[in-house]
Amino acid sequence: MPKLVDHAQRRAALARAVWAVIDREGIEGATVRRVADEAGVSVGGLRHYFDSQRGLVLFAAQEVASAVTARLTAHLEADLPGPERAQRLLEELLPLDAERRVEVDVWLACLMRSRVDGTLAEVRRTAWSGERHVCRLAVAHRCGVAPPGAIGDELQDPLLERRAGRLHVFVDGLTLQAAAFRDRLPPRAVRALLEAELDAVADPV
Amino acid sequence: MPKLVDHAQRRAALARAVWAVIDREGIEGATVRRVADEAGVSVGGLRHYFDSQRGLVLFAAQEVASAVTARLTAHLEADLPGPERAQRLLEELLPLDAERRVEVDVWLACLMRSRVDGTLAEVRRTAWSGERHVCRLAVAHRCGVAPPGAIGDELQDPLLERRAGRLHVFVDGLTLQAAAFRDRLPPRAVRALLEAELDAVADPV
DNA sequence: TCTTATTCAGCACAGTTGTACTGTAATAGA
DNA sequence: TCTATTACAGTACAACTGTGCTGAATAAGA
Repeated sequence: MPKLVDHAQRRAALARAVWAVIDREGIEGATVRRVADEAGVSVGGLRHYFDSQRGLVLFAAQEVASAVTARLTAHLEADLPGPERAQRLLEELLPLDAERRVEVDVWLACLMRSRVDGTLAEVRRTAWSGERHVCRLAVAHRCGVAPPGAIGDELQDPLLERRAGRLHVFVDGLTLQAAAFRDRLPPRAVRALLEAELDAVADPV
Repeated sequence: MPKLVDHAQRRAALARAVWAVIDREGIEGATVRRVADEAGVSVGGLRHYFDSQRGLVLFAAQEVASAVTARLTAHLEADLPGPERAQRLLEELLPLDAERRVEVDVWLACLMRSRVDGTLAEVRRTAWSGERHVCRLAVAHRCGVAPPGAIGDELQDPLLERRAGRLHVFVDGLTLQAAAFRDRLPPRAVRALLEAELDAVADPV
Protein backbone atom coordinates (compact mmCIF):
# COMPACT_ATOMS: atom_id res chain seq x y z
CA MET A 1 0.00 0.00 0.00
CA PRO A 2 1.11 3.58 -0.51
CA LYS A 3 1.45 6.38 1.98
CA LEU A 4 -1.72 5.29 3.81
CA VAL A 5 -3.35 8.69 4.01
CA ASP A 6 -5.85 9.68 6.68
CA HIS A 7 -8.98 9.71 4.60
CA ALA A 8 -11.04 12.02 6.80
CA GLN A 9 -8.22 14.51 7.20
CA ARG A 10 -7.58 14.55 3.46
CA ARG A 11 -11.25 15.22 2.73
CA ALA A 12 -11.23 18.05 5.25
CA ALA A 13 -8.22 19.61 3.55
CA LEU A 14 -9.94 19.36 0.18
CA ALA A 15 -13.02 20.99 1.69
CA ARG A 16 -10.84 23.90 2.77
CA ALA A 17 -9.69 24.19 -0.83
CA VAL A 18 -13.35 24.46 -1.83
CA TRP A 19 -13.76 27.25 0.71
CA ALA A 20 -10.78 29.11 -0.73
CA VAL A 21 -12.09 28.87 -4.28
CA ILE A 22 -15.61 29.93 -3.30
CA ASP A 23 -14.13 32.82 -1.34
CA ARG A 24 -12.14 33.95 -4.36
CA GLU A 25 -14.42 33.17 -7.31
CA GLY A 26 -17.82 32.39 -5.87
CA ILE A 27 -19.58 29.06 -5.85
CA GLU A 28 -19.80 29.06 -9.65
CA GLY A 29 -16.01 28.93 -9.69
CA ALA A 30 -15.89 25.83 -7.52
CA THR A 31 -15.26 23.45 -10.40
CA VAL A 32 -13.42 20.20 -9.86
CA ARG A 33 -10.44 21.49 -11.81
CA ARG A 34 -10.05 24.70 -9.87
CA VAL A 35 -10.52 22.99 -6.53
CA ALA A 36 -7.94 20.41 -7.54
CA ASP A 37 -5.51 23.17 -8.52
CA GLU A 38 -6.14 24.98 -5.23
CA ALA A 39 -5.45 21.78 -3.29
CA GLY A 40 -2.43 20.93 -5.43
CA VAL A 41 -3.78 17.66 -6.77
CA SER A 42 -5.10 16.46 -10.11
CA VAL A 43 -8.73 15.98 -11.01
CA GLY A 44 -8.20 12.25 -10.72
CA GLY A 45 -6.77 12.66 -7.27
CA LEU A 46 -9.71 14.77 -6.22
CA ARG A 47 -12.14 12.25 -7.61
CA HIS A 48 -10.54 9.59 -5.46
CA TYR A 49 -12.03 11.29 -2.40
CA PHE A 50 -15.23 12.69 -3.90
CA ASP A 51 -17.10 10.79 -6.56
CA SER A 52 -19.02 13.84 -7.71
CA GLN A 53 -18.76 17.59 -7.65
CA ARG A 54 -22.03 17.92 -5.78
CA GLY A 55 -20.70 15.63 -3.09
CA LEU A 56 -17.64 17.81 -2.86
CA VAL A 57 -19.63 21.00 -2.37
CA LEU A 58 -21.97 19.27 0.05
CA PHE A 59 -19.06 18.15 2.19
CA ALA A 60 -17.59 21.65 2.11
CA ALA A 61 -20.90 22.99 3.43
CA GLN A 62 -21.01 20.34 6.16
CA GLU A 63 -17.47 21.29 7.14
CA VAL A 64 -18.68 24.84 7.78
CA ALA A 65 -21.24 23.48 10.20
CA SER A 66 -18.57 21.31 11.84
CA ALA A 67 -16.16 24.21 12.28
CA VAL A 68 -18.81 26.44 13.81
CA THR A 69 -20.09 23.67 16.07
CA ALA A 70 -16.57 23.01 17.33
CA ARG A 71 -16.11 26.63 18.36
CA LEU A 72 -19.55 26.74 19.95
CA THR A 73 -18.92 23.71 22.15
CA ALA A 74 -15.60 25.23 23.21
CA HIS A 75 -17.46 28.36 24.34
CA LEU A 76 -20.02 26.27 26.19
CA GLU A 77 -17.32 24.37 28.06
CA ALA A 78 -15.48 27.54 29.01
CA ASP A 79 -16.32 29.24 32.28
CA LEU A 80 -17.88 32.60 31.47
CA PRO A 81 -20.58 34.83 32.94
CA GLY A 82 -23.92 34.27 31.22
CA PRO A 83 -24.30 37.54 29.30
CA GLU A 84 -20.79 37.43 27.93
CA ARG A 85 -21.23 33.82 26.93
CA ALA A 86 -24.40 34.73 25.07
CA GLN A 87 -22.55 37.36 23.07
CA ARG A 88 -19.62 35.07 22.33
CA LEU A 89 -21.88 32.27 21.14
CA LEU A 90 -23.68 34.41 18.60
CA GLU A 91 -20.46 36.07 17.46
CA GLU A 92 -19.26 32.69 16.27
CA LEU A 93 -22.00 32.75 13.64
CA LEU A 94 -21.04 36.18 12.31
CA PRO A 95 -18.36 37.14 9.76
CA LEU A 96 -16.22 39.08 12.22
CA ASP A 97 -12.82 38.00 10.94
CA ALA A 98 -11.30 36.46 7.82
CA GLU A 99 -11.96 32.88 8.89
CA ARG A 100 -15.59 33.40 9.81
CA ARG A 101 -16.11 35.57 6.73
CA VAL A 102 -15.10 32.69 4.48
CA GLU A 103 -17.36 30.33 6.38
CA VAL A 104 -20.29 32.68 6.03
CA ASP A 105 -19.65 33.25 2.33
CA VAL A 106 -19.52 29.51 1.71
CA TRP A 107 -22.58 28.96 3.82
CA LEU A 108 -24.69 31.63 2.13
CA ALA A 109 -23.66 30.42 -1.31
CA CYS A 110 -24.68 26.86 -0.43
CA LEU A 111 -27.87 28.12 1.17
CA MET A 112 -28.88 29.78 -2.09
CA ARG A 113 -27.94 26.76 -4.12
CA SER A 114 -29.89 24.47 -1.79
CA ARG A 115 -33.01 25.88 -3.37
CA VAL A 116 -32.24 23.96 -6.58
CA ASP A 117 -29.81 21.31 -5.30
CA GLY A 118 -31.57 18.68 -3.24
CA THR A 119 -28.35 17.31 -1.75
CA LEU A 120 -27.91 20.59 0.12
CA ALA A 121 -31.48 20.81 1.36
CA GLU A 122 -30.91 18.48 4.29
CA VAL A 123 -27.89 20.31 5.69
CA ARG A 124 -29.91 23.51 5.37
CA ARG A 125 -32.64 22.12 7.63
CA THR A 126 -30.24 20.90 10.31
CA ALA A 127 -28.40 24.21 10.19
CA TRP A 128 -31.64 26.10 10.85
CA SER A 129 -32.39 23.94 13.87
CA GLY A 130 -28.86 24.32 15.13
CA GLU A 131 -28.88 28.08 14.76
CA ARG A 132 -32.25 28.32 16.48
CA HIS A 133 -30.79 26.26 19.32
CA VAL A 134 -27.85 28.64 19.64
CA CYS A 135 -30.26 31.56 19.82
CA ARG A 136 -32.20 29.84 22.59
CA LEU A 137 -28.95 29.16 24.44
CA ALA A 138 -27.97 32.81 24.09
CA VAL A 139 -31.33 34.01 25.40
CA ALA A 140 -31.17 31.58 28.32
CA HIS A 141 -27.64 32.57 29.29
CA ARG A 142 -28.41 36.25 28.87
CA CYS A 143 -31.49 36.04 31.08
CA GLY A 144 -30.14 33.56 33.59
CA VAL A 145 -32.75 30.89 32.96
CA ALA A 146 -32.23 27.20 32.34
CA PRO A 147 -30.82 26.54 28.84
CA PRO A 148 -32.66 24.02 26.66
CA GLY A 149 -31.27 20.52 26.79
CA ALA A 150 -31.52 19.09 23.31
CA ILE A 151 -31.78 20.74 19.90
CA GLY A 152 -35.45 21.39 19.20
CA ASP A 153 -36.39 21.97 22.84
CA GLU A 154 -38.15 25.28 23.28
CA LEU A 155 -37.54 27.69 26.13
CA GLN A 156 -40.05 27.23 28.96
CA ASP A 157 -41.01 30.90 29.10
CA PRO A 158 -43.13 31.60 25.98
CA LEU A 159 -42.01 35.24 25.95
CA LEU A 160 -38.35 34.26 25.89
CA GLU A 161 -39.05 31.60 23.26
CA ARG A 162 -40.60 34.30 21.10
CA ARG A 163 -37.59 36.52 21.67
CA ALA A 164 -35.30 33.69 20.64
CA GLY A 165 -37.16 33.53 17.35
CA ARG A 166 -36.78 37.27 16.86
CA LEU A 167 -33.10 37.02 17.76
CA HIS A 168 -32.68 34.28 15.18
CA VAL A 169 -34.09 36.53 12.48
CA PHE A 170 -31.91 39.41 13.62
CA VAL A 171 -28.74 37.33 13.63
CA ASP A 172 -29.47 36.08 10.14
CA GLY A 173 -29.97 39.67 9.00
CA LEU A 174 -26.71 40.65 10.62
CA THR A 175 -24.98 37.75 8.89
CA LEU A 176 -26.35 38.70 5.49
CA GLN A 177 -25.66 42.40 5.80
CA ALA A 178 -22.18 41.98 7.23
CA ALA A 179 -21.31 39.55 4.44
CA ALA A 180 -22.90 41.38 1.53
CA PHE A 181 -22.32 44.96 2.65
CA ARG A 182 -18.97 44.62 4.36
CA ASP A 183 -18.13 48.29 3.88
CA ARG A 184 -21.35 49.45 5.51
CA LEU A 185 -21.15 47.10 8.49
CA PRO A 186 -17.61 46.70 9.85
CA PRO A 187 -17.07 44.15 12.67
CA ARG A 188 -17.27 46.86 15.32
CA ALA A 189 -20.74 47.88 14.20
CA VAL A 190 -21.85 44.25 14.00
CA ARG A 191 -20.74 43.62 17.56
CA ALA A 192 -22.49 46.76 18.77
CA LEU A 193 -25.76 45.84 17.05
CA LEU A 194 -25.62 42.35 18.50
CA GLU A 195 -24.93 43.68 21.99
CA ALA A 196 -27.87 46.08 21.77
CA GLU A 197 -30.10 43.27 20.61
CA LEU A 198 -29.05 41.04 23.49
CA ASP A 199 -29.75 43.89 25.91
CA ALA A 200 -33.22 44.18 24.43
CA VAL A 201 -33.72 40.45 24.91
CA ALA A 202 -33.22 40.81 28.67
CA ASP A 203 -34.79 44.25 29.01
CA PRO A 204 -38.22 43.99 30.72
CA VAL A 205 -38.91 40.65 32.30
CA MET B 1 -37.66 47.70 -41.26
CA PRO B 2 -39.40 44.88 -39.46
CA LYS B 3 -42.08 45.00 -36.86
CA LEU B 4 -40.45 47.99 -35.10
CA VAL B 5 -40.44 46.54 -31.60
CA ASP B 6 -40.46 48.62 -28.40
CA HIS B 7 -36.89 48.07 -27.30
CA ALA B 8 -37.38 48.81 -23.60
CA GLN B 9 -40.49 46.67 -23.34
CA ARG B 10 -38.76 43.78 -25.08
CA ARG B 11 -35.81 43.96 -22.71
CA ALA B 12 -38.18 43.97 -19.74
CA ALA B 13 -39.91 40.85 -21.05
CA LEU B 14 -36.56 39.13 -21.48
CA ALA B 15 -35.65 40.10 -17.93
CA ARG B 16 -38.82 38.37 -16.74
CA ALA B 17 -37.64 35.27 -18.58
CA VAL B 18 -34.41 35.51 -16.59
CA TRP B 19 -36.47 35.67 -13.40
CA ALA B 20 -38.41 32.58 -14.37
CA VAL B 21 -35.25 30.60 -15.11
CA ILE B 22 -33.53 31.69 -11.90
CA ASP B 23 -36.67 30.80 -9.98
CA ARG B 24 -36.73 27.34 -11.51
CA GLU B 25 -33.06 26.43 -11.82
CA GLY B 26 -31.12 28.98 -9.81
CA ILE B 27 -28.80 31.64 -11.13
CA GLU B 28 -26.38 29.00 -12.45
CA GLY B 29 -29.16 27.91 -14.80
CA ALA B 30 -29.57 31.38 -16.23
CA THR B 31 -27.61 30.64 -19.40
CA VAL B 32 -28.28 32.51 -22.61
CA ARG B 33 -29.76 29.41 -24.19
CA ARG B 34 -32.18 28.62 -21.40
CA VAL B 35 -33.28 32.23 -21.09
CA ALA B 36 -33.81 32.36 -24.82
CA ASP B 37 -35.88 29.18 -24.66
CA GLU B 38 -37.91 30.57 -21.78
CA ALA B 39 -38.58 33.75 -23.74
CA GLY B 40 -39.31 31.83 -26.95
CA VAL B 41 -36.49 33.35 -28.98
CA SER B 42 -33.15 32.13 -30.28
CA VAL B 43 -29.77 32.92 -28.81
CA GLY B 44 -29.19 35.29 -31.70
CA GLY B 45 -32.44 37.05 -30.94
CA LEU B 46 -31.51 37.38 -27.30
CA ARG B 47 -28.11 38.76 -28.16
CA HIS B 48 -29.77 41.44 -30.23
CA TYR B 49 -30.99 43.01 -26.97
CA PHE B 50 -28.15 42.03 -24.64
CA ASP B 51 -24.60 41.90 -25.88
CA SER B 52 -23.43 39.75 -22.98
CA GLN B 53 -24.82 37.35 -20.44
CA ARG B 54 -23.58 39.47 -17.55
CA GLY B 55 -25.45 42.43 -18.96
CA LEU B 56 -28.56 40.29 -19.16
CA VAL B 57 -28.34 39.23 -15.51
CA LEU B 58 -27.48 42.76 -14.45
CA PHE B 59 -30.58 44.11 -16.16
CA ALA B 60 -32.70 41.38 -14.57
CA ALA B 61 -31.42 42.49 -11.16
CA GLN B 62 -32.14 46.13 -11.94
CA GLU B 63 -35.64 45.16 -12.99
CA VAL B 64 -36.22 43.74 -9.51
CA ALA B 65 -35.31 47.10 -8.04
CA SER B 66 -37.61 48.81 -10.53
CA ALA B 67 -40.56 46.57 -9.74
CA VAL B 68 -40.16 47.05 -5.99
CA THR B 69 -39.70 50.79 -6.36
CA ALA B 70 -42.87 51.05 -8.42
CA ARG B 71 -44.91 49.34 -5.72
CA LEU B 72 -43.31 51.45 -3.01
CA THR B 73 -44.16 54.74 -4.69
CA ALA B 74 -47.73 53.52 -5.17
CA HIS B 75 -47.98 52.94 -1.43
CA LEU B 76 -46.51 56.34 -0.68
CA GLU B 77 -49.04 58.06 -2.92
CA ALA B 78 -51.96 56.16 -1.39
CA ASP B 79 -53.73 57.67 1.58
CA LEU B 80 -53.15 55.43 4.57
CA PRO B 81 -52.68 55.90 8.32
CA GLY B 82 -49.00 56.04 9.26
CA PRO B 83 -48.58 52.73 11.08
CA GLU B 84 -50.36 50.75 8.38
CA ARG B 85 -48.35 52.47 5.68
CA ALA B 86 -45.16 51.53 7.52
CA GLN B 87 -46.17 47.87 7.54
CA ARG B 88 -47.23 47.90 3.89
CA LEU B 89 -43.99 49.52 2.77
CA LEU B 90 -41.79 46.91 4.39
CA GLU B 91 -44.04 44.07 3.24
CA GLU B 92 -43.19 44.99 -0.34
CA LEU B 93 -39.62 43.91 0.34
CA LEU B 94 -40.59 40.50 1.71
CA PRO B 95 -41.39 37.26 -0.15
CA LEU B 96 -45.03 37.13 0.89
CA ASP B 97 -46.49 35.87 -2.39
CA ALA B 98 -45.30 34.18 -5.56
CA GLU B 99 -44.35 37.40 -7.33
CA ARG B 100 -42.35 38.81 -4.46
CA ARG B 101 -40.79 35.41 -3.79
CA VAL B 102 -39.35 35.34 -7.28
CA GLU B 103 -38.05 38.86 -6.91
CA VAL B 104 -36.38 38.02 -3.61
CA ASP B 105 -34.85 34.84 -5.00
CA VAL B 106 -33.44 36.72 -7.98
CA TRP B 107 -32.21 39.50 -5.76
CA LEU B 108 -30.48 37.24 -3.24
CA ALA B 109 -28.85 35.26 -6.03
CA CYS B 110 -27.53 38.45 -7.62
CA LEU B 111 -26.46 39.76 -4.22
CA MET B 112 -24.30 36.70 -3.67
CA ARG B 113 -22.87 36.88 -7.14
CA SER B 114 -22.09 40.57 -6.74
CA ARG B 115 -19.24 39.51 -4.48
CA VAL B 116 -17.35 38.20 -7.52
CA ASP B 117 -19.11 40.05 -10.36
CA GLY B 118 -18.20 43.71 -10.41
CA THR B 119 -21.06 44.67 -12.73
CA LEU B 120 -23.50 43.78 -9.95
CA ALA B 121 -21.63 45.61 -7.20
CA GLU B 122 -23.07 48.99 -8.09
CA VAL B 123 -26.71 47.91 -8.05
CA ARG B 124 -26.00 46.28 -4.71
CA ARG B 125 -24.87 49.58 -3.21
CA THR B 126 -27.86 51.54 -4.48
CA ALA B 127 -30.17 48.80 -3.26
CA TRP B 128 -28.73 49.06 0.23
CA SER B 129 -29.28 52.80 0.30
CA GLY B 130 -32.79 52.40 -1.04
CA GLU B 131 -33.71 49.75 1.50
CA ARG B 132 -32.28 51.86 4.32
CA HIS B 133 -34.42 54.74 3.07
CA VAL B 134 -37.54 52.57 3.15
CA CYS B 135 -36.73 51.56 6.73
CA ARG B 136 -36.39 55.23 7.70
CA LEU B 137 -39.70 55.98 6.00
CA ALA B 138 -41.33 53.14 7.89
CA VAL B 139 -39.97 54.32 11.23
CA ALA B 140 -41.06 57.88 10.52
CA HIS B 141 -44.58 56.87 9.51
CA ARG B 142 -44.87 54.47 12.43
CA CYS B 143 -43.81 57.11 14.95
CA GLY B 144 -45.51 60.07 13.33
CA VAL B 145 -42.39 62.12 12.73
CA ALA B 146 -41.27 63.85 9.54
CA PRO B 147 -40.09 61.34 6.92
CA PRO B 148 -36.66 61.94 5.38
CA GLY B 149 -36.71 63.85 2.11
CA ALA B 150 -34.01 62.33 -0.08
CA ILE B 151 -32.32 58.95 -0.04
CA GLY B 152 -29.38 59.15 2.33
CA ASP B 153 -30.99 61.65 4.68
CA GLU B 154 -30.94 60.41 8.26
CA LEU B 155 -33.82 60.73 10.70
CA GLN B 156 -33.47 63.78 12.91
CA ASP B 157 -33.96 61.86 16.15
CA PRO B 158 -30.76 59.83 16.70
CA LEU B 159 -32.69 57.18 18.64
CA LEU B 160 -35.08 56.65 15.75
CA GLU B 161 -32.19 56.66 13.27
CA ARG B 162 -30.58 53.89 15.29
CA ARG B 163 -33.85 51.99 15.29
CA ALA B 164 -34.09 52.33 11.53
CA GLY B 165 -30.71 50.65 11.28
CA ARG B 166 -31.87 47.82 13.51
CA LEU B 167 -35.06 47.51 11.52
CA HIS B 168 -33.01 47.29 8.34
CA VAL B 169 -31.05 44.36 9.74
CA PHE B 170 -34.23 42.69 10.93
CA VAL B 171 -35.97 43.06 7.58
CA ASP B 172 -32.97 41.57 5.79
CA GLY B 173 -33.03 38.66 8.20
CA LEU B 174 -36.71 38.20 7.59
CA THR B 175 -36.11 38.27 3.85
CA LEU B 176 -33.37 35.68 4.04
CA GLN B 177 -35.20 33.34 6.37
CA ALA B 178 -38.51 33.57 4.56
CA ALA B 179 -36.77 32.84 1.26
CA ALA B 180 -34.41 30.10 2.40
CA PHE B 181 -36.60 28.45 5.04
CA ARG B 182 -40.00 28.84 3.47
CA ASP B 183 -41.48 25.93 5.42
CA ARG B 184 -40.37 27.36 8.76
CA LEU B 185 -41.58 30.89 8.09
CA PRO B 186 -44.90 31.04 6.23
CA PRO B 187 -46.18 34.49 5.16
CA ARG B 188 -48.44 34.74 8.21
CA ALA B 189 -45.48 34.34 10.59
CA VAL B 190 -43.44 36.83 8.57
CA ARG B 191 -46.18 39.44 8.82
CA ALA B 192 -46.54 38.83 12.56
CA LEU B 193 -42.81 39.19 13.17
CA LEU B 194 -42.71 42.39 11.15
CA GLU B 195 -45.68 43.83 13.02
CA ALA B 196 -44.08 43.04 16.38
CA GLU B 197 -40.87 44.68 15.27
CA LEU B 198 -42.68 47.83 14.14
CA ASP B 199 -44.46 47.94 17.50
CA ALA B 200 -41.06 47.76 19.20
CA VAL B 201 -39.84 50.62 17.02
CA ALA B 202 -42.53 52.92 18.43
CA ASP B 203 -42.58 51.45 21.92
CA PRO B 204 -40.92 53.86 24.40
CA VAL B 205 -40.28 57.31 23.03
C1' DT C 1 11.14 -10.33 -2.10
C1' DC C 2 6.88 -10.57 -4.12
C1' DT C 3 2.18 -9.37 -4.14
C1' DT C 4 -1.54 -6.43 -3.85
C1' DA C 5 -4.30 -2.70 -2.50
C1' DT C 6 -4.00 2.36 -2.31
C1' DT C 7 -3.07 7.02 -3.94
C1' DC C 8 -2.84 9.64 -7.24
C1' DA C 9 -1.77 11.76 -12.45
C1' DG C 10 -3.32 12.19 -16.96
C1' DC C 11 -6.07 11.73 -20.73
C1' DA C 12 -10.53 11.07 -23.21
C1' DC C 13 -15.12 12.26 -24.17
C1' DA C 14 -19.53 14.04 -24.58
C1' DG C 15 -22.10 17.88 -23.22
C1' DT C 16 -22.54 22.84 -22.19
C1' DT C 17 -21.04 27.46 -22.15
C1' DG C 18 -20.56 32.53 -24.04
C1' DT C 19 -19.87 34.89 -28.05
C1' DA C 20 -19.18 35.89 -32.97
C1' DC C 21 -20.86 35.34 -37.27
C1' DT C 22 -23.88 34.74 -41.45
C1' DG C 23 -28.18 34.64 -43.57
C1' DT C 24 -33.10 35.83 -44.06
C1' DA C 25 -37.65 37.59 -43.57
C1' DA C 26 -40.02 41.80 -42.85
C1' DT C 27 -41.28 46.57 -43.39
C1' DA C 28 -40.81 51.72 -43.03
C1' DG C 29 -39.39 55.34 -46.00
C1' DA C 30 -37.61 56.75 -50.83
C1' DT D 1 -41.67 49.50 -56.37
C1' DC D 2 -37.18 49.62 -54.67
C1' DT D 3 -33.98 49.85 -50.89
C1' DA D 4 -32.01 50.07 -46.62
C1' DT D 5 -32.53 48.84 -41.95
C1' DT D 6 -34.36 46.19 -38.19
C1' DA D 7 -35.40 41.74 -35.81
C1' DC D 8 -34.50 37.73 -35.50
C1' DA D 9 -32.85 32.29 -36.57
C1' DG D 10 -29.21 29.37 -37.07
C1' DT D 11 -24.63 27.94 -37.02
C1' DA D 12 -19.77 27.87 -35.67
C1' DC D 13 -16.14 27.73 -32.49
C1' DA D 14 -13.12 27.73 -28.77
C1' DA D 15 -13.21 27.21 -23.98
C1' DC D 16 -14.80 24.84 -20.14
C1' DT D 17 -17.57 21.42 -17.66
C1' DG D 18 -18.26 16.72 -14.96
C1' DT D 19 -17.14 12.17 -15.19
C1' DG D 20 -15.05 7.80 -16.71
C1' DC D 21 -11.03 5.36 -17.67
C1' DT D 22 -6.08 3.79 -17.77
C1' DG D 23 -1.89 3.34 -15.73
C1' DA D 24 2.01 4.25 -12.84
C1' DA D 25 4.23 4.89 -8.42
C1' DT D 26 4.09 3.52 -3.73
C1' DA D 27 4.55 0.73 0.45
C1' DA D 28 2.31 -2.39 3.80
C1' DG D 29 1.77 -7.35 4.54
C1' DA D 30 2.71 -12.24 2.71
